[in-house]
Amino acid sequence: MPVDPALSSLVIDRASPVPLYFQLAQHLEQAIDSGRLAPNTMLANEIQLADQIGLSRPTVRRAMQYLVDKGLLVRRRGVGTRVVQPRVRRPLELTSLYDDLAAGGRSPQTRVLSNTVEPVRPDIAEILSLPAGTPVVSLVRLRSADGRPIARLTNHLVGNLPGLSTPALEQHGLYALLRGAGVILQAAQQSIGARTATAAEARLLEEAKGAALLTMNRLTFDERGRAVEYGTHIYVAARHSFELSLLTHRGSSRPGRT
Amino acid sequence: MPVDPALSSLVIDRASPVPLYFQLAQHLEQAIDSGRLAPNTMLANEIQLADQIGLSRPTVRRAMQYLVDKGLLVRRRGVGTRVVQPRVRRPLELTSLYDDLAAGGRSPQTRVLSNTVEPVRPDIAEILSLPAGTPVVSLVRLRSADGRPIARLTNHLVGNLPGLSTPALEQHGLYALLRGAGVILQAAQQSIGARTATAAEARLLEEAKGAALLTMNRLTFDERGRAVEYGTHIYVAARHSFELSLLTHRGSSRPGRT
DNA sequence: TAGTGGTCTAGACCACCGA
DNA sequence: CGGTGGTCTAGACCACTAA
Repeated sequence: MPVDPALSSLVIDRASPVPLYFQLAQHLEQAIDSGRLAPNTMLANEIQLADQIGLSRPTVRRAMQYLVDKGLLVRRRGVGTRVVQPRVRRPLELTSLYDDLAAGGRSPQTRVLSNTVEPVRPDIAEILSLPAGTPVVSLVRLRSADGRPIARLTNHLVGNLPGLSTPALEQHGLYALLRGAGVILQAAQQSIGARTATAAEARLLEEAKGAALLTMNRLTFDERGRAVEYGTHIYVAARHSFELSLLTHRGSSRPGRT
Repeated sequence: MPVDPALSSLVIDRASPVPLYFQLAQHLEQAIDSGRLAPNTMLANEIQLADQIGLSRPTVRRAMQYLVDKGLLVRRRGVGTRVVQPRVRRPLELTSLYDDLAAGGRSPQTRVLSNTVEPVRPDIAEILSLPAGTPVVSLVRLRSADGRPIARLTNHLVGNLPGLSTPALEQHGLYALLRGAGVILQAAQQSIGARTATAAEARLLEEAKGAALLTMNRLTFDERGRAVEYGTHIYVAARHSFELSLLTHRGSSRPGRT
């Protein structure tokens, strides 16, 4: 029974506000990312692990379940827990294009083309479940990376949101600003499609007329289930795609098909 | 503190192989779906609930956490648990075009254009982590709905899979056949992009040359984390889009500011 | 058969929220 | 302040897997 070397440096800080299971999970995740825990490695069983670390079994289980949900571990009853084959890590739940680009080291830039407060358009009012005529913030931004346009982002935002100044929007992603304003994003519905570029869109995005565009519409909800934001975005298909990692839901839901 | 009427009919069967927390979760989910638990309803607190039902608090918590993950409940410390606003229910983890179309009443049809077993192509071998020359099943299917082509589906499958006869493939979705063959799909990685149609693709899909296509590549894994299938698909953008429901990952509720 | 993860219990203390 | 959910513990029994 090898003592996992990846755990040798683990110290749980019981005084920290960070939950113990989360400290363990982060430590394991880092060990996997760094390669100290190689793919296909078998972990020690829960009892031993709990004993080594000085945590109870339920706490260790919670950390492992978190990593299973995240797709880093695979567990089989009667067998054990193994590190999963490494794949491109793309959690991608509620992401922002800005953050994705920044994380990829691609130095994103934003130009605000329009930033107004106006009575909501009827079609948007219906989508956001707002009374007709409610004022909303309407934004149009051009997102570039490495000096080339990638996307035109159009957003409609509910409520009186401070901090959405044009300079701020050119420095940060919209979702980061919303979080800074105390808005908690909880869920979203997206629709991804495609079409060809009009002449005006092609000009803006420095593409040829008729070039392929990815379209993405996203309706975002806060923690109380209220619609917060609706966006209709177009992306230059030659320079952007959407990456998704999907897990079969734990519990009942059937594995998928195609 | 009203006793939730939705729980009046709840009987937990301790002899059942179905976990107790899951029995409770399903009961609550059904109550929410049927409207007996209306949106915004406040549930009794965990202790009372556990007491009423005759379960321990951790078990009740597990059922509730399951429904929170599923987006049906929202919990706030110091406040309580509420039923979330109803949204379009679209779990959509590992979805199947065939099932989506069938569920929409659109009578999907499949024509198998090619169904062969051959040594794997080098590029596919790398993606599937297979030794060079391993035989794989290669499929090309044309999926139509309402008499019009929607997508060309190209798949490469690992292993000796019985039941993938051309007639079977024209009657059922691929994932349904895999499940029938005992394959357990556990996770997938997808990439969604767009491009314009070549002349041959346009002819096959009954579109104009240069029409917008959605592209989707999907790598699917079984419950042991082994790559099982790789698909490269193209969809007529005018007739298909991808719908996604996203939830903020539970783990992101970690302490500390963003 | 021995060992694994899956489930369940009955406590406990704490951080946060609203009145 | 009282009440809520968030976390944690130390046991227990069971179902499944592999040898």
